[in-house]
Amino acid sequence: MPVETKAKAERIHALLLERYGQPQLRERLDPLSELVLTILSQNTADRNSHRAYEALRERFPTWEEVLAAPVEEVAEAIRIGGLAQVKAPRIQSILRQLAQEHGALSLDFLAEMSVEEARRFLLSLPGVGPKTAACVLLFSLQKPAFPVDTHVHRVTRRLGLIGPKTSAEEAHDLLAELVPPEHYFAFHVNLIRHGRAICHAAAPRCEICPLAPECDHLNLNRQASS
DNA sequence: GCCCAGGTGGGTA
DNA sequence: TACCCACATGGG
Repeated sequence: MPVETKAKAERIHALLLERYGQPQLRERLDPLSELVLTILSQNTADRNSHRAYEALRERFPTWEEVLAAPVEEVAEAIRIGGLAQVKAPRIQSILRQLAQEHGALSLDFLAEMSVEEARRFLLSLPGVGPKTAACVLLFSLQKPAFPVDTHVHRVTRRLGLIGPKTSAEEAHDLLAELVPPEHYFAFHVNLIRHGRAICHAAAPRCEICPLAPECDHLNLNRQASS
């Protein structure tokens, strides 16, 4: 990764902090809860994924109950989040695998693993791809992983931090190299904020994009103050 | 009614 | 490997 790209990433990170501030850490979930919440958030608006998660926990207060329930009932509980026929069996498969292979409905053992080992394990679970694995690693286990959702992917492409043809999957490792791990959380959250607020999908291009300096919202091209 | 929110996995060339 | 598509719902 070129040094100048790293410098640019740090500069964008600082500008995002100026504009959006330091994001607050929400209440940390245990890794299994974080995993289920993240699965429910796949291809789903935040509001509906949280509603689905709350509905699931209310109807089945323990993971044992989720596992024991007929899959149709689990799907019904999370229906509001959409894609319930896909997500319900995946969630139950994960719980079944944990029960059979680890003897407990918990992912707490991931805390003892290296980030690479934990990531590999998460990716082996049905319905868990690079984004979902990275969310569990970063938000719950506080391990260095950089989740790339559709906003992060779009904004970092428009900013030129990754190539125009770089896939979201590839972007996970590339972006993780660009900023130090202690900045992952704030950089990730602020890129999403920016993606929603300004550099949204409907916009033909990002309004802060340095490729469009005539509408440079973050003043990315201004002289460095130092 | 239409568009937007928004990842994973399976199939095909 | 690289693409294409199914999967479903809610809000503006």
